[in-house]
Amino acid sequence: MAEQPETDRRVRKTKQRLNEALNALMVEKGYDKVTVQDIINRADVGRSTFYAHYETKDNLLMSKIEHLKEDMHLALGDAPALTGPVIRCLPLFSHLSENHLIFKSMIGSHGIAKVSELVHAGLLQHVTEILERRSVEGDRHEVPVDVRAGFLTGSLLALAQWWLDRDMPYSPEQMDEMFQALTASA
Amino acid sequence: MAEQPETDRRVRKTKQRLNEALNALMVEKGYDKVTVQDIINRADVGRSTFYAHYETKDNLLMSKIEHLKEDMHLALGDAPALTGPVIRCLPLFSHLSENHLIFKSMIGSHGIAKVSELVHAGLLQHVTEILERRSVEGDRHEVPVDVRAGFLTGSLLALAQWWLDRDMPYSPEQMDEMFQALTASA
DNA sequence: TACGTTACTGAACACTGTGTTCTGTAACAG
DNA sequence: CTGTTACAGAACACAGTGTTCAGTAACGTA
Repeated sequence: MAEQPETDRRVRKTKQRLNEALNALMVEKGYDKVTVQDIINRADVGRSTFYAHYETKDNLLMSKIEHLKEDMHLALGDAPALTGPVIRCLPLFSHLSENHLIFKSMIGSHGIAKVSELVHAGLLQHVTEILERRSVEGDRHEVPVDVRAGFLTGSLLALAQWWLDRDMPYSPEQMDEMFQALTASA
Repeated sequence: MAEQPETDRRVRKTKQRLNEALNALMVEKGYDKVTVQDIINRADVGRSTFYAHYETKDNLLMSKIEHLKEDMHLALGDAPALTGPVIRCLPLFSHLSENHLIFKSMIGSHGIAKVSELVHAGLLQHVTEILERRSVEGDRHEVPVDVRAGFLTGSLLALAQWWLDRDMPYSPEQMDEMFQALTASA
């Protein structure tokens, strides 16, 4: 949201146009099939201008979703809960629902690999923290913390993708409830 | 395993060399970074010869793992069990362990997308069958079958990838046990 | 408003990789 | 032995990437 001032108006305009162009093209034909040429045509921006701002197409995508991690931290809450569900995933499902066109355009693409790595890593760290804290508080479990963390993180994201692939046949609230029920023994 | 006769000896040799070359290159530099040029150089095969047999690089990969689904069905057992664990995942973890070099070379690549779609779809169908059969047999569960199937399939594959990414820190037997424990409420 | 600075355009260029086509040659099955 | 088929190798058109550079326009500041 809050970009740095970016003194020059021209720079702001150019970056905005490139972002909007990528956005539209992603939804139209999927991230993978969008070329740099497409982007600069759509944005009506010179080739050299693109490369003056971004090294690659992936780079542009990254800058677009840079603040995703911050959003996520805010959504998950910075103070890991000691009781109740390990992950409050309602915010995740809601966010996916709101931006589902963009996220669907990344599915199966090379781009999502980087994005979901980012999300995955952040989520994994969060879950691990909670589980470790609970573990020292006396919460015994037959399965080691690292496996549980990997499992919870992975299955949440897998379920999220399942949900998106099928065009969200349940509400975010339902998905949240069901995820909690399914992972009750984890 | 059992290819069709393939009358001409030259054809067999060429295909075999291409397969071996892809195999070696995948392990060396990862599927994504392997080019058709690399493959034909390594295989010492003419460019036109490659395209006489395969349309693309992905095509060659697909033909290589065509029999994966059959293997999987055999491993999972054709008769879905009515009691006990929904998925016997020991065969999966064992198979991954045996071929981990190949599988690791596909991680994060575009190639794996197709491969894991294949595996995912097959596994999902298998799990759905079992759950549906158990459901009519009176096995009540608060979460709908489609969500449970998506969850189980997705989390198994997610856990498998977690395990491969970390160079298999537990034995296949341990992974199997832990997966059963974690999904006890699903 | 005038100034020096900075960003943008547009075209040219080298480069990598893909996929096709063709001719002559060698290996093949029967 | 003979007709058929696969192969090598080179040439080609094509698409996309990323760089460079000279000329031009917009910018922030004083």
